[in-house]
Amino acid sequence: MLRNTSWHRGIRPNEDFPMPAKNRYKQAQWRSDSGYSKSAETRKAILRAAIEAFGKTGYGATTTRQIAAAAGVNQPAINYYFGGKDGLYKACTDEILANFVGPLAEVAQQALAAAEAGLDRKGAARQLQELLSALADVMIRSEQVSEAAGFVGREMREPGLAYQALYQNLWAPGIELAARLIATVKGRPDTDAADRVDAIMMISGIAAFVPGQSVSMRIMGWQEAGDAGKALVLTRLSAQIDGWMSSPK
Amino acid sequence: MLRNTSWHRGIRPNEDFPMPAKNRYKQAQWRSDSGYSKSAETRKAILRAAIEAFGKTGYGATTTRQIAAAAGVNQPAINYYFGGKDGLYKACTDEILANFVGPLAEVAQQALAAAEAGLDRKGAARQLQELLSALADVMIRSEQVSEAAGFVGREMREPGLAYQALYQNLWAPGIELAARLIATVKGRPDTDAADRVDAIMMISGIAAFVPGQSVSMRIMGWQEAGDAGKALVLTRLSAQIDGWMSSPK
DNA sequence: ATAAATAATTATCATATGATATTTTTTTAT
DNA sequence: ATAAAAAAATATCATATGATAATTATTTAT
Repeated sequence: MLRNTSWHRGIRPNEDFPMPAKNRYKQAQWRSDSGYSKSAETRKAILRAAIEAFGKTGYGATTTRQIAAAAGVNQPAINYYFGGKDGLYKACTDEILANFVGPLAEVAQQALAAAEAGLDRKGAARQLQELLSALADVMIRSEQVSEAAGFVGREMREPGLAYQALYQNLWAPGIELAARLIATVKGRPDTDAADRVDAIMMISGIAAFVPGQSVSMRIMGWQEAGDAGKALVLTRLSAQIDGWMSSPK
Repeated sequence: MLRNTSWHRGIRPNEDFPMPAKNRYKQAQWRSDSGYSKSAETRKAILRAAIEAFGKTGYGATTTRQIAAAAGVNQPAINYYFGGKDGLYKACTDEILANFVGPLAEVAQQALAAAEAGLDRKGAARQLQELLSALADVMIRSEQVSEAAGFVGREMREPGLAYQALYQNLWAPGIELAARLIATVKGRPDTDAADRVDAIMMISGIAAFVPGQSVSMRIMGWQEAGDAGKALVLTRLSAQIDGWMSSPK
């Protein structure tokens, strides 16, 4: 399918700035109170709506009309801003990597640096708890990011257009780091299969409590995960870490 | 939308009997070597293909044509046998409840009976390991059932037509039973929120290793979960159980 | 203030999808 | 062997979907 590239002009307005909510995601029409050119807001509104929708129902079952309606724009806007459904999905990936990795990168870097400098078991346990806490914070508490977590989790379960990028930049490094810390906590120099299984199970365990996962909420009798949920989940993980600490090996 | 109910005639041929594979799911055309009337085989073939497809891509993103092709039948066969896409989805639920609950029901009943008869901590630990082992067996090892696990997991994450039935008959009782055993292992008479969180995390942990979840396979460097994978996952869970045993409380 | 550029909207298209009607083939009953 | 019933296949329909073209509104630059 050939394309006259000319209409691709509007594809990348400038990004990154606050975006108040209105039509769920978009302000009233043609009002740019903020002084910014309108397009950037619209772009963000579409992105947020898309991340939520794709995360909930997946690429195939989500229609561009649904996203447009949720974002408060018309359906062709998606083509105008992102070149199509595919382009929008990839743009969601970039957005998530920017906003998701951000809060985690700091603590991950710190843990990694500490690990390379040589950690004792106790120190590794503390770093691991830091990491899991940051993860739970981002996945369970922050509403906006927990929607992103839904997107990421889905893509990891059923690989699609975003799989490669998310796996390489988020999932694999995250598991690797956790596994490495776990190995150190257990008193071994480098990671084995058991550590990786532990890492996967811990992170999957947190993922089971992102607010979108309504089953867990229902089982627990919670309306939303919130602080209490996060604390409880982390306590369980801490207990597991303590268990590794106390065993000799 | 009105329906002339007459064409519903063929909706429920007799069920339950072995089904050899061919066109992935269906035998060569018009051959009923087995002596059974052909329709039951076709029905099963469609069901198996549907469970796999729905489990992988979900209700909305799975087309009846895809299912028909995988089953080796033509597209209208789905309407003929199940009255439509909805009916097929519900039929998948019934099929799963029959074939999934089956292998688990026995060990679950046993655990439940033991729990009510009064278990000591050690006994509860053994029962819990039994239960988790059976679960891992069914979810990780058995190919056919692990496809069903994909279906169930998806439905729990994004409730649809099958949610109610699967939640009530599978998920909730499973978590409740596990939580109860966990409480006993910890030395308490009845379950609290922490036990339920532990139960959810354990079962989610197993679910992370069903063969469909290719990320985990990739991280572990496995081609398929198989026996080794199941054993490793169970070892990790056992370690956790041992941790609870050794703590006083 | 006006023209050019950008953003948003409406109208429409080709294709895919679930469903249905119709026809053909196979099986079963007599 | 033949007729009736059941199963399978083909053809087709109405609707939904992603995409595009054409039009209108708004903003920006002069």
